[in-house]
Amino acid sequence: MTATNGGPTGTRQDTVAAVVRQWQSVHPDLDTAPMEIIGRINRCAALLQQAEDAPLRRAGLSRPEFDLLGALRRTGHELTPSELARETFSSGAAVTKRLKQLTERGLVERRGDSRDRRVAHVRLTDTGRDLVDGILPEQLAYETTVLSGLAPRGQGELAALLGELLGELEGRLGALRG
Amino acid sequence: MTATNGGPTGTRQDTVAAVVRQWQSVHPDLDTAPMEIIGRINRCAALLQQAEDAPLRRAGLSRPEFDLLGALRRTGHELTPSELARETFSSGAAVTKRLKQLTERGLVERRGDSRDRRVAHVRLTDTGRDLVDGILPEQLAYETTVLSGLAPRGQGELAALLGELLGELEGRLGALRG
DNA sequence: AGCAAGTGTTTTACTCGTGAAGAATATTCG
DNA sequence: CGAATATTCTTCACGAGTAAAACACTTGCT
Repeated sequence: MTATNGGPTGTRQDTVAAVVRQWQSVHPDLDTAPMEIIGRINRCAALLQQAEDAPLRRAGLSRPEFDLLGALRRTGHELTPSELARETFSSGAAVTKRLKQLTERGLVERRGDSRDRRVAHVRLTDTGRDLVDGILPEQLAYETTVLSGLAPRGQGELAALLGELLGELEGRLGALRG
Repeated sequence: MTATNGGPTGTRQDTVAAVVRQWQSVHPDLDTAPMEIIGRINRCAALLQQAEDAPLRRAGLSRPEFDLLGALRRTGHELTPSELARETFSSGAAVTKRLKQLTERGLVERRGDSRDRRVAHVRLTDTGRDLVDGILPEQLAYETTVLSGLAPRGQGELAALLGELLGELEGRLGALRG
């Protein structure tokens, strides 16, 4: 087929490029540039999630569970369920369910607020903290391996560009609901 | 420190940067660089999905449904359910469910293979094709708007870097199952 | 031919997330 | 004060995805 890869620096073909090519041959008039970013971000996210979750699963945690524990670990103090929801970008209901599981497994503890009896305060148990601290280095090492196909220079540029895009998206997205 | 941004165009802060900063103050010894890429890709994917789906939802389609219809449109010919699964990166079971819905809505049709009665061939109806062709330009225009916070130059670089990463991931990920 | 193994698709049983309603408690203000 | 309103968290009903079993058919082997 069109496989002109195998170049010296080995620019492999990615599936999104093929999809975009197909669209262009069907609708040559359309500007398909956004697909090359958005399609790739989605596809990378899906693949990374699969890859990335491997070390987590060995510890019996899903990524959302790890994110919740991580939020408690990195802030260093107790958080209420609603703060956890904001911090992990998930719904309150999801946090409630995760907390139930994590509490049963002895990784987090809750206590009620003394002044306002609606709110709960959640903190890591010692076991929970040790689990996070044990997993995180493995996780980061694994992620480093996964990204190692990209030269360090490229990694820096990619992180910067994604940061710029994300900053814009987070700043603007509430406004754009069309 | 590294945080000497404040670039000429006014680099906004993104939430991932804040998270990484928290981790570094708790574990100064860890190399948190991978988070700046992987965390941002995940977060961008989540935000883009929310934003991006708006025009689709107006047409009563979810993104996976649109991807399925799009696969049929862009390849230009009938596909079997398993080809659709490969093409849209989802499980066979998910494709079966989506096909059921899309068939009921009159957007796709199926016919059995004459030689091998296990296989089905799925194609767009005229309505389905018109729907895709009607939505796609809107969708792309919307995506262009969403990305417009990034300068065209940056968009090109980002697409290229993501393409490079994705190529590596797709090439290598089957092998890395740790 | 006839049966074992393989392949394409659907069904089943389950998990997980979500939005909306509900329950408990705080706050505001006439 | 106390009724209306707001807030925090939980529960419920549901939709959507998955892996594995089931099903339907084909192919290959003897």
